Amino acid sequence: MPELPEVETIVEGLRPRIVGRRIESLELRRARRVAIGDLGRAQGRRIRSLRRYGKHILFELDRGLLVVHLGMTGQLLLDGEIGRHTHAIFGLEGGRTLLYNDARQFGRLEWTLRLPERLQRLGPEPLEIGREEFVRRFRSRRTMAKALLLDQRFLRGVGNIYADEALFRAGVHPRAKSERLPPARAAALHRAIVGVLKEAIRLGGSSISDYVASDGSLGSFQVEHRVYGRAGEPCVTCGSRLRRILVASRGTHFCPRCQRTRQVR
DNA sequence: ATCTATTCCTGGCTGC
DNA sequence: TGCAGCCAGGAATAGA
Repeated sequence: MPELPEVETIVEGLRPRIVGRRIESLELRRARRVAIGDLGRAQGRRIRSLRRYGKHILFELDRGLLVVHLGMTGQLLLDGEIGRHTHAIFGLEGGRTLLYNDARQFGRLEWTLRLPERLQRLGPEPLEIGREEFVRRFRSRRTMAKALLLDQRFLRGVGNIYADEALFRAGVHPRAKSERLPPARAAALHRAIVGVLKEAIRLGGSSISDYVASDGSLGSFQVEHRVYGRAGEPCVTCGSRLRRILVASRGTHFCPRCQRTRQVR
């Protein structure tokens, strides 16, 4: 599941290879669910720049914007092989091909004139927000810590893996009430988020499920996961049996001993 | 404002 | 080996 580090890896890999080129052709196959609106208007446009916006990828064109969200299993592959889950084929100037693959079709491709309203409403970038502002915003909400980290209007880019990993590293219980978390602990959470995201970016993201970079290569941060996907295994810090619970209807992995900051209502 | 359940979809897993 | 049944999960949405 591509989150901020995976999307960052894709964008950085793609940028030097596609910026400046024109989208000469666009072929959609079984893309009914994945393609939103008039995606065909991206055809003929030149890619001016490429950037990440939370978990979204923004292709800034000479007219309009191509917005890509990879959902759970979306892939953007440069010069990859067309397969049964290929939904869009962008033929680029110079002969390169950019494919959009998506097995579960939770991803979306959209052409818009400007940044959609719903994207403008998303929260700040986790790597840009300052610690004090993070603490203030976190403690001004009244919800569970995990739910807040997953809320893209609070922060854009953190998903299930990095939320669990950051909460573990900060010693915060996923069900801790945001408004009751002591400021020092909220600051530790901010530090943990920044640390875990940066480390994951350095390792090219986490390759579980279908994630690959734009050249098909795998990330390696999955070997650094301390709680995500490790329910039943011993905690790397204290040896306790890691647990998996549901928080905000999301599978949530944590150490019941190391993450005890849960606040009583 | 916050919370839960539901929907989309298919590969991968379990159990027989 | 095959097959039915179940499940995860990002984000939008409905309803409480």
